[in-house]
Amino acid sequence: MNGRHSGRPTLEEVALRAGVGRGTVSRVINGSPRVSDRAKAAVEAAIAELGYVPNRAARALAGNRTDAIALVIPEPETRLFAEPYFSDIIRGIGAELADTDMQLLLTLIRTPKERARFAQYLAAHRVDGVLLVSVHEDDPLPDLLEQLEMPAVLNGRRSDLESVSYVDADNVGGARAAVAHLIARGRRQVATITGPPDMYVARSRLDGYRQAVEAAAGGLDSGFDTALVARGDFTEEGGRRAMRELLVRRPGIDAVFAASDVMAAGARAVLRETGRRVPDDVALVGFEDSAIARHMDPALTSVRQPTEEMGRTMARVLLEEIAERESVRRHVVLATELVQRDSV
Amino acid sequence: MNGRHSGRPTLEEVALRAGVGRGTVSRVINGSPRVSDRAKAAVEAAIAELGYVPNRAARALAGNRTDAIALVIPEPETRLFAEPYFSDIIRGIGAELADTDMQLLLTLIRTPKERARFAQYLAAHRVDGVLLVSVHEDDPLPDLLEQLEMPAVLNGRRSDLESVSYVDADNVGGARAAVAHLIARGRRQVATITGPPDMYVARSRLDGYRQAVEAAAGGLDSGFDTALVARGDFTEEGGRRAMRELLVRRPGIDAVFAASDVMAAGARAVLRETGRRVPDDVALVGFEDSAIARHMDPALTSVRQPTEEMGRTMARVLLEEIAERESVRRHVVLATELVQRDSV
DNA sequence: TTGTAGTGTGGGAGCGCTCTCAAGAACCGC
DNA sequence: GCGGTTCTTGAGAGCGCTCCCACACTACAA
Repeated sequence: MNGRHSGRPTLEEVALRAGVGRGTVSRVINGSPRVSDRAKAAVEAAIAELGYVPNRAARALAGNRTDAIALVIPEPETRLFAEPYFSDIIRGIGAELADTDMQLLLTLIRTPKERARFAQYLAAHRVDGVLLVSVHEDDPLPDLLEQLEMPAVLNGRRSDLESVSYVDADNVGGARAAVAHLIARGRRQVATITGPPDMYVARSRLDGYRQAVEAAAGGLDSGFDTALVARGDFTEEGGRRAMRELLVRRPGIDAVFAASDVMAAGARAVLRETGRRVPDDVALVGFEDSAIARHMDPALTSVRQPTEEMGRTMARVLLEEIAERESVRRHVVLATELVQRDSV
Repeated sequence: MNGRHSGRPTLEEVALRAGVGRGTVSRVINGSPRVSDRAKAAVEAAIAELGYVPNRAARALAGNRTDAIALVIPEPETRLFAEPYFSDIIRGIGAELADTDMQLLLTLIRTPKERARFAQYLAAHRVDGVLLVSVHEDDPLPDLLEQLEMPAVLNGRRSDLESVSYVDADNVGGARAAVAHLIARGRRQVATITGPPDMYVARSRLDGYRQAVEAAAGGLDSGFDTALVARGDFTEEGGRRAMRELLVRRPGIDAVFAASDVMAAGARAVLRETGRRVPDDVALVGFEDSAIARHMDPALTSVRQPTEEMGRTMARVLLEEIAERESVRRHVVLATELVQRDSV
C-alpha cells in the first residue's frame, strides 16, 4: 500500500487511460449498448492493461444493491446439511451463479435471537434476494420476506397455498411411483412410514402413497387402511418406532414405503431384529436416494429428487425475480425418479 | 421506496436526532472509548428509536474492508461436502461468526477459469480473509493468498512445512490409536488402505499406522511390511481395489485400517464377496466417523475428528489474523478419538 | 496568570462507483 | 442546406460511511 492510494486501479484511472470519461467506462462495464465501438474497445484495452476490477462496495453504495443473495439454513437442519441433498442443492446454486457476479452468503440461523438479527439484516437490505431451504409450516421467515418485498425462493413449500416462490420436487408423484412399483411386484400389504404431519413434504408423500393404493383396486388385500400408516419423524429412531408399530398392527406386512431413507434405515433394522428378510419377506423403498440408500444392506430402492437441478432452478428463479421489478411468484415442481436397487 | 430517499435512516439522521455530530455517532457505533457517557447514551437512544442499521456497503467503501470472509470449496470436493464433516465444519464456522458481523461467503471453485476469477476476486480485496477446505498438495491458492498477504486459514495442511495458518486434526495420532487398538485386540496381520500419497492427510494416517505397527514389536507376525499397505484414493471403488490387492498378497490378513470410511465400505464389500466375516475373520477400522460408518453392517469402528471444533477454530484463527496487522501464522492440531462400534 | 497536556467533539474530505442531464456529434428527410 | 432526431459523451452530484484535523474545553503545572 503506497500511502494514500491502495494500489488497485479505479474506474477513473481506466477512463484516463482510455481517454474517455468516467461515464463511458461505467457504461462499458455494465454492458450498456449506448457506447461506440471505438470507445468500447479503448476502455476494454485499458481495463485489461490495468487489470481493473470494479470495487464492489462502491458499486453497491452507488447503485443501492448488493449483488449478493443469502442462502438461509435453519440450524436444526444443519444436520440435514450432511445429506448429499444439501450439497447437491448448493452445487446447483453455485453452478447457476457462477456466470453471474452474485455472491452467495451462507446464513445459519440457530436461535430466535439470530432470527431477529437476520430480520434486521433483511430490513437493512443487505442482500438482493434470499434462498430458503427446509421451511417449516410455521416458519415466519417467508412471510417476513414477502412483507419486505424481498425476492425469495423456497426449497419446498409450506402448503398448497404457498404464496412465496418455490422450487419443489414432485413428492406426490415420486411416492405414488414407489408404491405402484411395490404393488406391481406383487406385494399385497403395503405399509408406509410418514414424516411429521405438520410438514407439507410428509403429507405429499403420504398422498402419493394413498393415490397408488387407491388406484391398485384389487391388487391389494385392502384399500387404504390407516392401520398400514405409521407416523415417523424423518429420524432413524422414528423409523424404528413406526416399523415396530406397524408389525404389531399388521404382522403380515410384505412391503413398506418409508418417506425418507433415514427412516427406511430404522425400519430395516427392526425388520432384521424381528427376523424378516429384505426383500424376501418385506420389500422396502425409501425417499431421497441419499448415501445411506446405497450403503444399506441390501441397497435401498429409493425415490430420487433432481437435487442439483433444484438448486439451479432456485437460483435461476431468484435471479429472475430480482431482475424484474414486478414480483411475479413462480412455482416450479420438478419430476422425481425411482432408483431401483435390491430392497424390492 | 419514496422517491429520492430509500427510507432507511442514515448515520446523519441519527446524529441529528441525538444532537451530536456524525463523527460522534460513528465513534459510538464502532465502540471508540473517546466518547462521553452523555453523548453515547443520546446516540444509543437515537439509534434505537430510528431502528438504525449501518449501511454495510458505505462502511466497506469508506473503511476499505468488507467484513466478509470467503469459505472456498474446490468443486471436486463438493461431494465431500455431503459428509457430516463439512456440515460440522460449517456449523462450527457459523457458530464462531455468529457474534461477529462478519459475513460468510460460499465460493465453489470448479474450473480453472473460476479459479482465475477467484484470484482476481482476491486481488480486488473483496473479502477480509479466506477459509480453505481440503487443499491439495499442488494447490496454488494458498501461495497466492500468502503472496497477496490475505489472511487465510487452511483446513488441513499441504505438508509438514505448511507456512499458511492451518487447523488440522491429529491424523497421525488417530491412525496410531486405531491400529494400536486392532493389535491390542489380538490381530496379528494388520493391513492398511491408504489415501493418495500426494495428500498429506493420507501420508499422516499411514505414518500413524506405521508407528503403531513398529511399536507393537512382537505383537505382530511381522514388522512394517509393505505388502500390507495398499493404496486407495479415498473412494469406495479405490477401497475395493485395494482390498482385493491385499487379499491376493496376504490372504491371511485379520485386520484392516482404512484411511477413510468410504474406503472401509469398499473393503467391507470385498470381504463379504470373498466370504470373510467382519469382525470375526477380519476386523475393520475406518477414519472420519461419517454417516456411512454408523450405517454399515456391522457398524464401523472409526476415528472421529473434532469437526465442529475445527470449524470454530478456523474461524477464530482467521478473525485473529484479520484483526492484527502483523501476520503471525498459527498452526493448530486438534486431537482425534476412536469411536468403537462393531467392526473390530 | 500563562502554558501544556489531554479529552470530546464537529464537520470537511474522500472512498469508487452510478445516475442523470445537458451538450456536442452524427444522421435523417425534405 | 435546414430543422429535427438520435446517438454518444463528459462530468456534477450524490450514495452513507470513516478518517482526520482542528477547535473547544478542562485540568493541572509553572
